Amino acid sequence: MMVEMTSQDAFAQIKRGAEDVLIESELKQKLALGRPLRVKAGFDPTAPDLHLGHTVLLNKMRQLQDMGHHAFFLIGDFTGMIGDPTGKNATRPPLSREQVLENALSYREQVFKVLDPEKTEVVFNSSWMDGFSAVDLIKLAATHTVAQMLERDDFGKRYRGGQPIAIHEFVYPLVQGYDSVALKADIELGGTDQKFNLLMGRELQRHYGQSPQCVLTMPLLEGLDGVNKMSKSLGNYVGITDAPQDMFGKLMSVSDELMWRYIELLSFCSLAEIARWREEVGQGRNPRDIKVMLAQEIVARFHSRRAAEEALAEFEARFKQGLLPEDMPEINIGSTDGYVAIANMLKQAGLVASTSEALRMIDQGGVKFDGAKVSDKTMRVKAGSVIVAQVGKRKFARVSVN
RNA sequence: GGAGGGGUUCCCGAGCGGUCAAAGGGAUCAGACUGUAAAUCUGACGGCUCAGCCUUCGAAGGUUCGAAUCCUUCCCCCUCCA
Repeated sequence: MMVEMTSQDAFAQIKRGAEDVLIESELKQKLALGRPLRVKAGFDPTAPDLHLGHTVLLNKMRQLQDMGHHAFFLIGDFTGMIGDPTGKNATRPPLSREQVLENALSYREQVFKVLDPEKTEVVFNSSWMDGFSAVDLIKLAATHTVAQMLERDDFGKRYRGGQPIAIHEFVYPLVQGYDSVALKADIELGGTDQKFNLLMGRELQRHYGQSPQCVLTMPLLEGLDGVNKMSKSLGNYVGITDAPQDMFGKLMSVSDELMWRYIELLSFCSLAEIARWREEVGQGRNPRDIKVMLAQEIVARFHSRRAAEEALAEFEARFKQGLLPEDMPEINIGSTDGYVAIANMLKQAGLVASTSEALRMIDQGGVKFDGAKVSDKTMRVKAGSVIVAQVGKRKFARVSVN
């Protein structure tokens, strides 16, 4: 009875935030086995700079580890050389061996901020795929038909749209699926966009006489804009190596609405707690307070408790009380005939992108010297002065004119 | 191989030969307000030695007093047919 209760519990926790759990009944059975399950998640070795979006999946993995399960952090170095076409409407140039290995290294450095190293096995699929013979590959390929491949949304679209699909692209899902066979995976985690590939693992395991893995898909986290998925190229991300201040600030800039989504997918607090907060906010509690908690939790996770407190203190000082930041860049700039024009100084100090922008900022009342607003665009700064220059609320520099 | 439609400032997207540094939206930034770098409102949004000047509208030429708008060649995308 006791065992039954805990595995029920475990199931509810596992389901949290997940988009899909396939197949629920099988997962329950696996959980009831009472042994550590083999949890697999594959990572494409192209993007070594992890952001919070990636951690949604890692969090789930960590959760499973905390329940006593064993994680396989699979770096798809072999598949990386194929180039996963998922989500792309074109073939992708394959990575070189060197690039793949280099990226894999930086992965290792980052993921253990979330994962438990004791219960994580980092594996490379080249370690079994390199030994695959042509015959093996043909046998693998023979397990599926072209029609089955075309079921995958992006393949289907490209096929119907007359876009080329290279033969080797069909190999990608097959190999990814075979990885599950090689690892004897019980559960595989992936983004929603990976569903087809994850299900392929089930098919192949069955084909190779194993009990098929369960599939857990996690949603793609929206970026700071709340619209697009979080991605580095869109610049709407919070990197896990971001400085505490930035991390905190970025999280505070999330809209009150999006905040709940972040809490669900990024915070480790309990579902009951979240429900209580929602209620409190509904009754008039300032959502800011909740957001602060989230921001602190995240900063503490990737830096330290202390860093989180400092980030909060600094944030409040800066934005609530309008104080100057603790430390700011020190910049030395040169002058001509003993003076620098103000716009030029701001540009050289890196506070604005161009002198035109500097003049605009002055027009708009966004420039302060030592805390006092500057409105004279023709102002010149004498050599030898040291000024704390501020543009907007977030850009500061201590500028010395030589 | 044939027919047609395009390439405009970060993105999308308008743009009568002059009044276009180029509508509108998005993103971004600033200001106000606030509960925060939320929301909302206002404004800015090529560069510079900044009331003036310089460089932009796929590339290079040409016509014109004057071109993002017309002509020529080239490069690149897309759609339909074979």
